[in-house]
Parts: sequence; structure tokens; C-alpha cells
Amino acid sequence: MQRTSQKVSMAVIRRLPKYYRYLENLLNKEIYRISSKELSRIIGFTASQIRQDLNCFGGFGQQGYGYNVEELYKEIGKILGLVREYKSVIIGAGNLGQAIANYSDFQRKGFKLKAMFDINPKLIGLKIRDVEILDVDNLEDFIKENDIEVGIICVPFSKAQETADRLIAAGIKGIWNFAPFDIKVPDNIVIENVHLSESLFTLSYLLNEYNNPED
Amino acid sequence: MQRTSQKVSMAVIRRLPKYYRYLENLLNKEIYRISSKELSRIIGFTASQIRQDLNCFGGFGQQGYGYNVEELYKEIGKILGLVREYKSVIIGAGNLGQAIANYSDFQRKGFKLKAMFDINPKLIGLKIRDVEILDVDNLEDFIKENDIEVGIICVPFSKAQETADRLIAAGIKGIWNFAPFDIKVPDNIVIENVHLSESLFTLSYLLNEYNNPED
DNA sequence: TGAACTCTGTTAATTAATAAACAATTTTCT
DNA sequence: AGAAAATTGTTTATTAATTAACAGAGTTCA
Ligand SMILES: NC(=O)c1ccc[n+]([C@@H]2O[C@H](COP(=O)([O-])OP(=O)(O)OC[C@H]3O[C@@H](n4cnc5c(N)ncnc54)[C@H](O)[C@@H]3O)[C@@H](O)[C@H]2O)c1
Ligand SMILES: NC(=O)c1ccc[n+]([C@@H]2O[C@H](COP(=O)([O-])OP(=O)(O)OC[C@H]3O[C@@H](n4cnc5c(N)ncnc54)[C@H](O)[C@@H]3O)[C@@H](O)[C@H]2O)c1
Repeated sequence: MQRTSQKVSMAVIRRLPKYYRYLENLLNKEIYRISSKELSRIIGFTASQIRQDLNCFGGFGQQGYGYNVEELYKEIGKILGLVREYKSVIIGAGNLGQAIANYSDFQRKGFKLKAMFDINPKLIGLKIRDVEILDVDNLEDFIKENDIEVGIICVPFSKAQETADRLIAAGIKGIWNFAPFDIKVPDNIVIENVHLSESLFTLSYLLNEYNNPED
Repeated sequence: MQRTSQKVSMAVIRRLPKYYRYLENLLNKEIYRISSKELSRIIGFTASQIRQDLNCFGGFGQQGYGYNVEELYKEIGKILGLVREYKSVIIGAGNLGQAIANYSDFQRKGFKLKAMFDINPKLIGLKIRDVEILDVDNLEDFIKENDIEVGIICVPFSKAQETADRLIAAGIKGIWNFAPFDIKVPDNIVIENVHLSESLFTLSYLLNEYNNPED
């Protein structure tokens, strides 16, 4: 077990959700024990990296045996903070906002959607899966009154920063942003920018790289 | 200019779309010249990294002057392969598939949506922005007849790999996958897995890290 | 025009991330 | 029970990524 709790690198942190997903799959297959070597084979990281990653948070394995899948799954869930609920709201109830609202997996992992907000009168008052679309004018009041912690930004990119600023002023703790804009937040606020177009353009690059081999 | 065209690292490649986006913003603000130092200030990478990244592909700047924004934007567009069209299809016309189909930005960057496919008879025959939802039974024929290059997977995770296999067998070149499953593809096929839940769980981790400072 | 200044491209130095190695411990099997 | 095999946690080595440094080329402006 790591004694000195020094800062864990983002590279490690971003691998944790992948471990979590693969462990969940193992449990669903009723596999209750796994070695770093075998996990390496299915997840694609080296066994060494898996052991080192996990050891950033504690010694969850046992020499000669490996890891108990259920225990490790629970531990990583704790590390990721998936052991409690996060009251959340979506701002921008358009195509993407509605798609996310309709997606139950995030709710099941603790992200409870309490309301959606929009500026378009035609959308205000509608419900998506029991969650009402409210007038964005009520955003601050709702966040304060309901102790909302997470805001999911699905507004056009030109409104993304101002929406974030309103969320932060109202007391939000974290922002999940889908607008193609790098939202700036103060140090005590957590931001995760998604940027789907960057993923698509990477695909585009790789498509051409293959067509024009440079080696 | 880099003489030997050695392999560019994925770290660099994944930064290119960000350069592209910021340069587009600069052009919209009618800024036609920029130094690595100033770009560093607005994009958040070090000036040194910017110069080194760009130099993987050529000497686009000029000593004493900086970079011509329009020229650099065009060059990166070429590098990313955003100078031609990619005929694409979406498989899975549910919440996310429809949201992506309704999003015009990707089309504007060259990703032309030619059809959507679903297994649900209630959806088959409907149109999203002039694009028809077809029976997934016709997937292979459509891809071959229309020279489709890119498949966007929006089916449930349990159908993701088999959908990919069908796409590949039919001659697709690249796959953009939104299902929470790491799709395996042969070497000559490009895959970009999105994994929104990994992004959300990273946010969750960071929310808790802040609450339990470890330093 | 020319001196002072700017800024790139590129190499060198530093830091971070990944992989390998291995002692210590536990399991497995006879 | 005891030897052989397996597997972790952790240290060390290696590779990759980032940052710094700076010569040389080009710009700016009096
Ligand atoms: N749909 C996609 O597939 C997709 C993909 C990548 C990125 N995005 C990004 O996600 C965001 C949403 O995309 P979309 O396709 O859902 O767009 P959309 O136009 O369907 O929805 C945007 C919604 O935001 C609302 N809105 C506008 N200003 C607002 C404000 N100030 N406060 C509250 N609501 C406001 C609009 O009324 C609209 O309902 C955009 O930034 C887009 O660039 C979307
Ligand atoms: N909606 C989101 O916000 C979101 C977020 C993250 C990930 N995802 C992932 O994206 C995928 C789609 O999500 P969704 O919310 O749109 O789900 P959805 O259920 O709304 O849509 C899935 C669609 O796929 C169709 N389908 C099922 N099997 C098929 C097959 N074999 N061939 C063709 N079509 C088939 C279904 O009929 C349905 O219309 C899922 O894998 C989901 O996990 C969605």
C-alpha cells in the first residue's frame, strides 16, 4: 500500500473508469477472481501498469491469488465517487440535452437529473421522463433550493461560458460540458469538457494517415 | 521543416483539432496573425509545445512574424483530412443517433450523413432532416452501393461489436463508436471509441478529490 | 537603411509515463 | 506438509512527452 498519499496523475485517473467498466462486465459473467495478467489480456493495458495504477490507491490484490473482482469493483467505485448521488441539471433541452436526459445509465450510477432548463418557450413545461423543462430564468433559484451539484451544459457554444458562470455563481460544484468551447472555471470548481468534434476529427486524421502511409 | 517523416504521436494528433478550433475562432474575430506565445496564452499549451507540434507537419510560421492564421488553419484542416467529404451512416436511430443526425456542424465539416439504420419497425421509414431511417437488414447493401466510408455506432452496447463487424465486412473504413464497449477492429480499420461515461466518472472522481484533499 | 527587437525551428534538458524486474507472499497440488 | 507455481507490490530501467534554450532569420521603426 502506498503510504504517502501523493497526487495521482490524470493519466491514471482517466484509466479508472475503464477498469470499473471491465470489472462490471466480469461480474456480469460471474467471474470473481482475476490476475493483472489476465486483466491485461482483456483490457489491453500491460499487467505492470494495472498493478501500478491500482497501487496508487491501495493494495487490493493478494500475492499468488490476484484480485477479488467484486471487492476491486467496489473499491474503484468508491475511488470514483460512485457511491453516492449527485443532483444534477441539464441546461439546454435541445437534441443532445434530451438524449442525455433519456439515458438511464448515468442516473443508475448516481447522477440524478432534477430538472432541465431552456430559453425556448416551446420547450418550457415539457417533460422528459418525469423531468420538467424549466425556464432558464429560474436556474439560480432552483440550484440553490435543491442543492444541485452538477450542471450538464448542452447550450450552443456562444452561451456556454455565460451558462457556466451562472451555474458557478449559484453554487454548482462540477460541470460536464458538451459545447465546443473550453469553459474556464475557478480552481474550486471541476470541469469536464467533452468535445465530440475533436474525437471525430481525430478519426478523420487517422483515416487519411492510413491512405497516405508515411513510413 | 521536419525532413524525415517519422510517426507523429497520438498526443500530438489529439491536440490538432483544438488548434483547428481556436484558429477558426481567431479568424471569426478577424485576427490574421498570431505568435506561438500569444496562442499559448489563449489555448493553454506552452508556446514551445505549440511550435513543436506544428513542426511535426511543416514549418508554417515565419521567424520574427509568427503564424498566418488563415494559412495555418487551412494547413491543419488538410492534415486532419477536413478537405474532403466522408459519406457516413448512423446505426441505431435512438436518442443519441437522432441527436447526432440533427447536428449540422459535423455535416458542415464534411461528414455527410447518407442514411440511418435501426431494427425497430416503428422508426424505419421516418426521416431526420431529410435522412431516412432504413431497416438494418439493408445495411451491407447500402454501404456497398453508396461507398460509405464512416459508420457511427449508436446501438446498445450488446450489439456494438456485431454491428462493427457487419460494417467492416461491408467495406467501411472508419467507425465512430458511442456504445460503452471497446470495439475491436482489424489494423486497416480506424476506430474512435467515445465513452461518455468515462468522462462523467472522471468528473465524479475530481468532485470527490476536491472534497477530500490529500495533500 | 540599419539597429533593436521578435519569433520560429530545432536541439538539448527535464519531467512524466510506461514497462521490466524481482523479492516476498500465497496458492495449488501431490 | 512441503515443493513448485503463481502473482502481487514495489523498485529500477526505459521510453515518451514536455519544457527550456538559443542560434538564426525576419520584422519593425526611427
Ligand atoms: N447534437 C449533437 O450531436 C452535438 C454534438 C457535439 C456537440 N454538441 C454541442 O452540444 C450543444 C447542444 O447541441 P444540440 O444539438 O442539442 O443543440 P440544440 O440547438 O438542439 O439545443 C440547444 C438548446 O439550448 C437552448 N438554449 C439556447 N440558449 C440558451 C440559454 N442561454 N439558456 C438555456 N438554454 C438555451 C436552445 O433553446 C436549445 O433548445 C451545442 O453546444 C453543440 O455544439 C452537440
Ligand atoms: N443517450 C445518451 O446520452 C448516451 C450516452 C452515452 C452513451 N450512449 C450509448 O449510445 C448508444 C445509443 O444510446 P441511445 O440513448 O440512443 O439508446 P436508444 O435505446 O435510444 O437507441 C438505440 C437504438 O438502437 C436500435 N437498435 C438496437 N439494436 C440494433 C441493431 N442490431 N441494429 C440497428 N439498430 C439497433 C434500437 O432500436 C434503438 O432505436 C448506447 O450504446 C448507449 O449506451 C448513449
